[in-house]
Amino acid sequence: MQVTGPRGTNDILPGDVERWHLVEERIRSLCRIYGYHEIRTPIFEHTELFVRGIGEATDIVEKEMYTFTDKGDRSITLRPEGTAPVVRAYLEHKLYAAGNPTKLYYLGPMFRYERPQAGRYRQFTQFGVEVFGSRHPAVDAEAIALPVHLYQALGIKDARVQINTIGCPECRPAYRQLLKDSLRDRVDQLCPSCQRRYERNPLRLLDCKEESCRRVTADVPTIYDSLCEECRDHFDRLQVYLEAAGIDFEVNPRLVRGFDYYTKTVFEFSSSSLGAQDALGGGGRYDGLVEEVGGQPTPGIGFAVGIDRILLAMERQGAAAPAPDGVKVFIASLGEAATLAAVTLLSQVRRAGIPAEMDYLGRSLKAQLKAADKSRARYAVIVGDAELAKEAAVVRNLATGEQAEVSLAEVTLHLKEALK
RNA sequence: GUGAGUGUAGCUCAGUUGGUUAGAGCGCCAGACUGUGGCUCUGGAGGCCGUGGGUUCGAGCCCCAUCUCUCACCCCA
Repeated sequence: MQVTGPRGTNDILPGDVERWHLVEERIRSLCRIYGYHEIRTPIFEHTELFVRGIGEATDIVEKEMYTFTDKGDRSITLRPEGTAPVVRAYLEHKLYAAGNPTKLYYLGPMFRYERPQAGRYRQFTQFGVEVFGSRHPAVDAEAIALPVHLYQALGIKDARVQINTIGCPECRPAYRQLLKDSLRDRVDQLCPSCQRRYERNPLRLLDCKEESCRRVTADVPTIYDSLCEECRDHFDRLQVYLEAAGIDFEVNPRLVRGFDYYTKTVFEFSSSSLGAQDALGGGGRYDGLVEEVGGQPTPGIGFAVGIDRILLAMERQGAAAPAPDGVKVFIASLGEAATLAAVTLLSQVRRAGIPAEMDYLGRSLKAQLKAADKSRARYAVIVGDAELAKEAAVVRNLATGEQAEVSLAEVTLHLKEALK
């Protein structure tokens, strides 16, 4: 059998790639507006980075990483997310030396070994930002506003914004205990995975989608009464700032995210047009991560959005695909002498900055014009023996059918004028 | 990793209760004045019917396995 691409990967073909360009351009433009600088980190890292950064007990580290041993006997992992590598680079290159806050963004492929389904692939593309060095809640508001702005700019109308706080090492342990205590005599009513969560990560019980679990946990206390003063204040101010920035949001006390490194603010963006995997993006604050990866204690916050899912949401909401770039001029020639002249003309026209094409298949004039039409060229330049004898070429307007004879020396200038 | 569905020309799909050389539309190529496109007409190329086994006189149709894709679970972007 023919070799196919590995499972869960996609080829982005001409005709689709224009959508990607559109999204990428919007992203870069917004990052400029919001004052973020791009950082490009390697696609693979030492496995240890992710184990320490994301957390040993997370699904990603436990079962979703593309990990292999290289020829130097190092354990290497294809990056499953962007935050840990950016933190690593931030420390390695001492970017903090330039002064706080440091605002970075990245855009590129991530890898997770999962069963593919709608909007979920083994290689997928994320855009994310990270801000280091500020614990101010206005930064949290910015990290929520930027993706919202992006969705709006791309015409995704149903992007939903949910926020929550999961406290900090000061106050979270007490809440964890409170949560466990309140469920102690009902553990057996939870689904099997929630029974595991009860021991390992009780906060995750809150966002289980099982109807039965939802019922069991319906009357459980929220974290809000357990927050320390700092976390309480942070969350309150975040909401004030979001309102000030004109961002619509919902507070969801059950929103908990999958990475161990989050503290205080967590948030998620979703779209109902996506299907079961409805997350467009998400993020949160990670005030302990930098230290975990080996740096000085440094607050941080960031988000990641899935480009594949943005594209999916755009398509499902009927966004038109941008037209592929076409050529402007097609040069048709008949015979070897004319082909020689065509090569010269083509070179001149292109150097004048006009996208141009010629026939490389030795086709009949008729077929060449047909090809010109298909390439959506606006003008055809026709060179044959008759024209050559007069040192000229026929320039034909393909929309109107009008054509004129122009001397070879003036074809480029003529086209430049005509295309204005 | 678990479950369900799916797989016939480049694309979208037909293919009757298993029966001879597997079809259509679109696309592609060519011709309809041996130098003029878009429309129309005519013709042509292009499928070991996902792959490997099996049942049968005979399999695109039935059975098994395997892979792909799709959808869902888990989890997430």
